[in-house]
Amino acid sequence: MVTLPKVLGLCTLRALLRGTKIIPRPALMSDILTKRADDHAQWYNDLVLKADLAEHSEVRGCMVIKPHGYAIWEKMQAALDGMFKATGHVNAYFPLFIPRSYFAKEASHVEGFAKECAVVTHYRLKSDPEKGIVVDPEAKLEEELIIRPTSETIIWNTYRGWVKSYRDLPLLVNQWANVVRWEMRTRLFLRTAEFLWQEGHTAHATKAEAIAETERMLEVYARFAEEWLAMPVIKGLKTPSERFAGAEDTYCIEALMQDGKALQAGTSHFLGQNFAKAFDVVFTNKENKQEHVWATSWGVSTRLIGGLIMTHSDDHGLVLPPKLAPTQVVIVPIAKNGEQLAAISAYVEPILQGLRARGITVKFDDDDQKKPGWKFAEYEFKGYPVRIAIGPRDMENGTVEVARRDTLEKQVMQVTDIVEKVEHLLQAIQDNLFQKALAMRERSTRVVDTYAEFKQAIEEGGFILAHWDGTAETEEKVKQETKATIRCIPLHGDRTPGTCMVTGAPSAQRVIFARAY
RNA sequence: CGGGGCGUAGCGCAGUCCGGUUAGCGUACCUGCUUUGGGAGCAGGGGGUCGUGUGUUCGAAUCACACCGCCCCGACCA
Repeated sequence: MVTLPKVLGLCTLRALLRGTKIIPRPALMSDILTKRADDHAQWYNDLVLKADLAEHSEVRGCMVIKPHGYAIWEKMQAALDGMFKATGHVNAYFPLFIPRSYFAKEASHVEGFAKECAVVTHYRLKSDPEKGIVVDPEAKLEEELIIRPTSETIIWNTYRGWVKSYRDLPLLVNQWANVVRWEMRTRLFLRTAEFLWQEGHTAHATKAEAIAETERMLEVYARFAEEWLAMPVIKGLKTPSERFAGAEDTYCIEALMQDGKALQAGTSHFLGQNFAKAFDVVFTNKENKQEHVWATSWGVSTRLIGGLIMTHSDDHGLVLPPKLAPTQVVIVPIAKNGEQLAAISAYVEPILQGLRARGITVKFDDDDQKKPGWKFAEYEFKGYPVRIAIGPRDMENGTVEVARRDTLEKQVMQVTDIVEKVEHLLQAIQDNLFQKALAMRERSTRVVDTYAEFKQAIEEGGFILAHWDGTAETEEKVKQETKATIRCIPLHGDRTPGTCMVTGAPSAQRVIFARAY
């Protein structure tokens, strides 16, 4: 720190400094992207913006999902939708607006969502000499409309008309939709005021069948997370305080992000007969008796994109698992002139055809406006899993240069069986990403027995397996004192009883604590 | 809603403290030539209601007041 006589003042100082030549720095993405280790939140933000996944809209709390980000969502939708169809579900669409009175019908549901609802109160605007355009006070709705934060109420109000007999059951319906939750603080993909999701809503004749459905869809989510996102998850049950408003039981998949914080990646709810009773949805059973139906609901959202980013990406930018990458392979020609480019195009053509024939998405970037180095950096930053470079040297030698995004390794390969090699490489990348994420989670999962150990462990992040006495009081105390919550009561793994780390009272099994997104 | 930060060219910023050339730099963009195996070089060029409004002043990006918006931290939550 240089100290200067005060009389000089800042202006003078700056004037003196103006003579200093500022060395221009190239605007490299690797410079723009904050390092994960320096500031994980900033890294995440930079990455989402610079990789063109999304941007902040000028509407508070809302984002614009840009084509590269939306393409990932489309891949997720396609995969999930296929899995839903394979389990017998069909798609439908319900209104965005929910009459206020519907919410009043299920007490715990309204209590859970009341604080974050956007409400439509008027249906007309009129011009105003001063403000341009204003809400017409004459056009007030008799009953306000809630913008759906979730659709249970309007769906169950509708189901009343759909269900009469046990023969109408089960009803297995999903909808792809947007929902609005007026969040105080938002983060791109992880928590925005409006987000995209799917919500499945099913109706069943028996409790057992509804519980089986809840568990089946949890299984679908877990498989999707692990096989497609390459994101290992733990299946579990939420504690009563973390339960969905209106559910009897909430099942969840929990993932661990690279910074040691947990992310709830999907939920599946057993709703009991709560909504059937609130909306009077009854059916006649085989014994000609009236019964309320049993319900489930389950959903995953664009939040998964946030999870995907925080599971795999690095200081060089986005890393995408091949199965969700909008484009899996990019081919960059290295040409000095038009003739070379034409020759390379001919050399590339059979590779393109071969890859496409195997269902691999590939882009041949023959744009001569941008240099190869620029393209390398760009595709690396945007997470293309495999990049192939082909230049004059390769054409002489019958080779191509193959670079994989997950390890950043480059290798020169013979062109002869390149299609098979790339296909295997994509699978290897998919597997490697999952294994790396799994290893990270295992490194970051600890078993602790005392509250003192716990307090220390929680500072280091990760999943912590500890005994809990099952009371909301203890759960709340831990939350207040450490900011950690019970992510779930795992369904699998070690389920031996013990004693609560806080109170010493009996505990049925260890539960997973973590700080969470 | 509390605390902090920010708003100047498409993007990133300087200039604001202490009002005063034609508002500047990097990058991006356009034109030309040379280049092309990890974000090319040189030369020339275009692009601005300085977030909005009101006020102070001979004069405002700069000072005052009000408002709008975004980001970060906290309480709430997927």
